Amino acid sequence: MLEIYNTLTRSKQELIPITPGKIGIYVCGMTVYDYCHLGHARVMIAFDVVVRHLRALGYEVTYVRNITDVDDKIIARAQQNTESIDSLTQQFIDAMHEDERALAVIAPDQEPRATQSMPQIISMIAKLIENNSAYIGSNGDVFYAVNQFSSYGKLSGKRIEELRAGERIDIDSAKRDPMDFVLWKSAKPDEPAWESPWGNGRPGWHIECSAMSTDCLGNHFDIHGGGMDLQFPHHENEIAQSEAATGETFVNLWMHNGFVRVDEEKMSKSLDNFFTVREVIKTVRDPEVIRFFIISSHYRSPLNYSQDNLNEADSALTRLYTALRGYPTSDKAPERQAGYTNQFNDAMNDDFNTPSALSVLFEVAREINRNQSKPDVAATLAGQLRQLGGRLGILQQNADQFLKKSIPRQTDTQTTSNTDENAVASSSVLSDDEINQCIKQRTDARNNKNWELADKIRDELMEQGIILEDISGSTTWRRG
RNA sequence: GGCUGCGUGGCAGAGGGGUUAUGCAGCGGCCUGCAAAGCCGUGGACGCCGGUUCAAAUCCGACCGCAGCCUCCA
Repeated sequence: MLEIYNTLTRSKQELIPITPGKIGIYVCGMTVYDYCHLGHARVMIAFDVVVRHLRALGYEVTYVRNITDVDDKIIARAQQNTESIDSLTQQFIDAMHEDERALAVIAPDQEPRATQSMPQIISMIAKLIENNSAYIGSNGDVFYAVNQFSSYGKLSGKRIEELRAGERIDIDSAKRDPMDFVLWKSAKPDEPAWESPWGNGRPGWHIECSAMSTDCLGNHFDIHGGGMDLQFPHHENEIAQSEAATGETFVNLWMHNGFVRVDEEKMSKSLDNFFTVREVIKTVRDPEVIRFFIISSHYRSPLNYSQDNLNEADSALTRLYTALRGYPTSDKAPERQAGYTNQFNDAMNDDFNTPSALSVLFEVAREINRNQSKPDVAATLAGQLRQLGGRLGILQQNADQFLKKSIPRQTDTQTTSNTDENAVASSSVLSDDEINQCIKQRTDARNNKNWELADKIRDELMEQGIILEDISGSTTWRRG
């Protein structure tokens, strides 16, 4: 039985599909005016893990993740770059897809874009105006009337009066109530605009998600997710809009992932403490290290980004790949040890407890290592380890190739924003051929019991980050 | 100020009323020419103060500390 923490009820609850056997899930995706940072990577990976597990349980999943491709920041950035909005957003959509592939994130089934969803958005706004949930303000913008929605605040635990009392809310005279939020913004000169019954303009941020999610998944669907910071006001407003427009319950389960932090602070654009996926990829031997790092903590916990923690992830992954080394990559071995799979499932069924699931992988790895003398048993276990790893999107590479990949020279990404020169400077690396030459010389020396020379060669390789291992009569190497 | 959530061993990170998390690092041993890898064994923990209980790191309350939201943000 799969239990998921529901922000709406602040408790774990069983997932009961609206349509038996099927799950519709919508995740708030990126606003594409810049490269994805680690926080975005966390959303992508967290929900990738969710979808993988739902599918492993046999659900037919429809996974929708939107792209916000028009908003104030996009417009500002395009003007600043003197390029069109389309070329700006296309560039960063492509970059996002690259990052996604690098992190082994399976693409969503649908990726609706705001600019391509105008009819749905306009029709939802029209419905809201029709039933008095929205009105046209004195400046021509269309606003949602929060006081018309009695359960406003049910997701975030906020009450309207308290919010009104807050000092931080700007008084916008066009609104009837400071809490009201914009559904349709009239276009200023030089701004992109779409025709609507309320004049040329563009949608507010919240309405696009209501329109796209219900368009793709129906008025009432199973799971809606996103980062914690979207809880209020974004998701609260989505509920208000959607339920007022359709008269139906919007979403059964709300999932929110925790932040990536830097020095115990939220990673964010405004604090300028963010690291892009592509720059962090340059600091690790393989992007899989980043993926492992992200799933090594629970999706709702804070995750502190540092090079040390990334290195730890590398060590842990190295242990798993070391256990897999020498066993075939594609192994459809039968699962002899149902116990491990059960443990793994139990962990994942408990609100996607990936750290606990990973601990099962380490148990399997130990069992493989224990059974080195029984190749059949070990190979079967290796197949199982690969299979379970696959359910988390890890351990699908050739183990030996992974272990031979070079680890970039450690740079302090905490204080210096990594430029290309910094990160790539590592690589005066020896070629495989050169390494094998050295190993051959060392083997000769060892055969002559010339330990001094043999150790000298090994030490020199070590200085280059090459670690030798003498395993059952032959010598292999890896980078560490 | 209001509302969330969190404080676990040297570090990372699960768990969660009585019984080993796991990984890295440490210590002892086995293996090895010596190493590395691996295996076996091992030390070390639940912010503080009260309460409930036969029993609390785990439940309840106060306190302290941290993060987040209340403004665009994954």
